[in-house]
Amino acid sequence: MSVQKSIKPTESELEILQVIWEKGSASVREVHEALSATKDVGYTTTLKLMQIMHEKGLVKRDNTFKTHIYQPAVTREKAQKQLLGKMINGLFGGSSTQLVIQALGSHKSSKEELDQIQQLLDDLKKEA
Amino acid sequence: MSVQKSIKPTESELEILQVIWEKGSASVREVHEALSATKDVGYTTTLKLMQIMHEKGLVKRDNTFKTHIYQPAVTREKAQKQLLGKMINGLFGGSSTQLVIQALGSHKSSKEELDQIQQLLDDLKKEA
DNA sequence: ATTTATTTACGAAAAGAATCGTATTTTAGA
DNA sequence: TCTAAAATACGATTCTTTTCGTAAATAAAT
Repeated sequence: MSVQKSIKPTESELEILQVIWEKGSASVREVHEALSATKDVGYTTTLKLMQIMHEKGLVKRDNTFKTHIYQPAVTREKAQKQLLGKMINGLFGGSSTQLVIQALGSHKSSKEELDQIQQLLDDLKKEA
Repeated sequence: MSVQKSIKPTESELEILQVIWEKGSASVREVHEALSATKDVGYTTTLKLMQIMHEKGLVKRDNTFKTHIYQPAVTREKAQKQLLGKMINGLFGGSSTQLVIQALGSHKSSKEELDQIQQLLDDLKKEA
């Protein structure tokens, strides 16, 4: 197994990845449209960012057509895992449990969500 | 209740806070010593960073003596909460449950930890 | 008291991110 | 074909973060 190249999207890049993950694939315009909903940003800014992301290998690009279509080159799960690990080490003294507790405590979850977690917890207990 | 001023330590600032939280309080030299263990950085760089952090109000400072002593002005918990929230929104589509699941799944916890989480989960269920 | 070591202050450069204007390319429609 | 609209390319600017050199202040040691 090769050593995992560590990805490190910036804040803005993460916002963009967010949209692309959501849609599966997207053009600059689509991404820009989505971003515009919540923040004020110019079209070319989004474009430039996405070009940079392409250079960095964060996204793939199909330029068969006039309008380029972008796809994630990194899975959401991988990004989550990576950043989560970093956060656990950097802020929670290496304890994922601490993180879980903090996360659960500082945000009320619905019954459904609690059940879902309970389910997972049961599974983990069985394994142990 | 006043509106919470959102703290936003940078990556480097977080490393420093880390050390100060750990020790409770620390001089620039102590912090620098700690950082040097894992990365290559100049003393004045650490100093400058800590001065900036002081300006920003991230740390408090006792300059009664020649060697200034720094203390956190923000609790670790608060920083955790804040960054966690950001991560939940930025990477987990706003679902803390998703984050919990990912965190639990990608790292095996001890029985004690699982029990601890179960405890918390029971409490949350009662409230609901 | 003088020298030496330690520390802080400060400015400025280097590096990294984000922003946008303008020019060029491409395509679709008139 | 010509024109207009939509898209990309790219340089330049601004803003933030990180880095460090140099000078001044302070304290300790000789």
